Amino acid sequence: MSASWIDRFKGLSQLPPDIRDQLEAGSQIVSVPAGTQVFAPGQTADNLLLLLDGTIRVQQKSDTGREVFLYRVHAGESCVLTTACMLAFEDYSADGIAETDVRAVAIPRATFDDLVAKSPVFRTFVFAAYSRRISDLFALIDDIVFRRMDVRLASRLLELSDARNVVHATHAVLGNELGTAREVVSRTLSEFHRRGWVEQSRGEVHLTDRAALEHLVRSSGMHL
Amino acid sequence: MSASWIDRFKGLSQLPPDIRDQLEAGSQIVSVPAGTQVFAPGQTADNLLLLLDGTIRVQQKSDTGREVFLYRVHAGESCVLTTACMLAFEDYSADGIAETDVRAVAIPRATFDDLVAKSPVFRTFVFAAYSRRISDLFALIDDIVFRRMDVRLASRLLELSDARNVVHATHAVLGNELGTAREVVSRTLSEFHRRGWVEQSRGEVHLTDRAALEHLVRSSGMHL
DNA sequence: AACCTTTGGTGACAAGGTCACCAAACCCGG
DNA sequence: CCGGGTTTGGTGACCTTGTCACCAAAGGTT
Repeated sequence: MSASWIDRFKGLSQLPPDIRDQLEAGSQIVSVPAGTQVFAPGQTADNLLLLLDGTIRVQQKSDTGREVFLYRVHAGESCVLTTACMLAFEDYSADGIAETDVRAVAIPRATFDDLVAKSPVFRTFVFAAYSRRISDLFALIDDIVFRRMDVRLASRLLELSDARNVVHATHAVLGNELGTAREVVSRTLSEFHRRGWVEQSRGEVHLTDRAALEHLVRSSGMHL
Repeated sequence: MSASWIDRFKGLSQLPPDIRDQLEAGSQIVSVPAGTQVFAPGQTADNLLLLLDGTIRVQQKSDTGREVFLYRVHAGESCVLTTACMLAFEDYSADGIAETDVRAVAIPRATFDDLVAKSPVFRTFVFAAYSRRISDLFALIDDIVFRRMDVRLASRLLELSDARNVVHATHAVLGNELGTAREVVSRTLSEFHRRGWVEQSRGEVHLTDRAALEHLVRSSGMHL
């Protein structure tokens, strides 16, 4: 534990010593179990979270009751979009749920505001994080509007697969991630199976031909 | 011209005198004709624009060559999302085009950065603007994923109609705004016409029954 | 008037979302 | 190990939307 958590965040490692101290003193490491709602609409965000371990899933509840997956925050990233609402005292319209057990640094509003004022490096860190998230949102919109479901599913499967090329997710979960219906996922996966690209079993998908999936993704405009 | 432009922006009117002076001195009023590309991907944003008159349309060019409409910046609002890239020195992936002749205040990066550091009021202004834009993006995603085209079209027609209940836009333009095909707009408008809600003529749509359109929008989840 | 461009209309089809319903796999208490 | 409930996945019918190919009408230009 000799190395500070600060060095886990690329943009922060250049902070001058006094700011580092203030950041460490003015923040606190928190742990939350999987499934916890980290922030929710109608609830003012009081902390900026910097993820040390685990992932947080950010989604929006639709007026119609359903949910859209927006993005996922990984270790080393931050829930920076909530800060807009921290400082503007507005409600955040999306909710965040810990997908796994999560360890994170919580920076309270006062500390955050103070650091943004004092430190150009911190400011750049914050705005860079914004920039990345917003680009992600743009890419998401692009995806939804223009890319075919099979391509998006293939892409997501590749992204979610573990070292053994297995994706642990039900069809319903995958549908939810892509903002589509479970039936569509089932049908598309059947098609992938027919082509010999995947094997299926309850609650998981085994990718038997990553190359083919990658080719499908690549063959129609690229996105990670 | 006795009143400063600053008072046209709600969040800025409370700025303390010294900051006001700095803001006025460190920025500049610019005019650009309709059709100008105000910012583009691959081009670093050097100024934050605060719109005094006119509108700017922000869209993203897809990998596949097509365009998605993202949002529109009106007088009294700012192109704040570009600032993320200003400070982070990253490229912005969307492009902005002046839809009308535009007058705007251009705040250069240095001034912007300085003001964010010095003034809590300015900081709040910036983050509030962020918050609003991001909420809009979330709402857009929600719309695209869950709402029917007829509802979205009705909603957009109401939004774009002038004092005489006329929308000046071709089907192609409307399709582009909604991220759908011209044909779909044509078909849907025919249906609206059949129901007696609109009259059509080349390049414009006359809303003859706003109430009916509003009812359609209201009847399936609301969004302005 | 002859021609071109822009705009809008249409039919056929493919992709995707919705609904209703069923079947297989799994889970758990007894 | 059995039996019932729950979760997960599969399927067909149907509707909406996106795509393609093409045409027709309106406007503008020379």
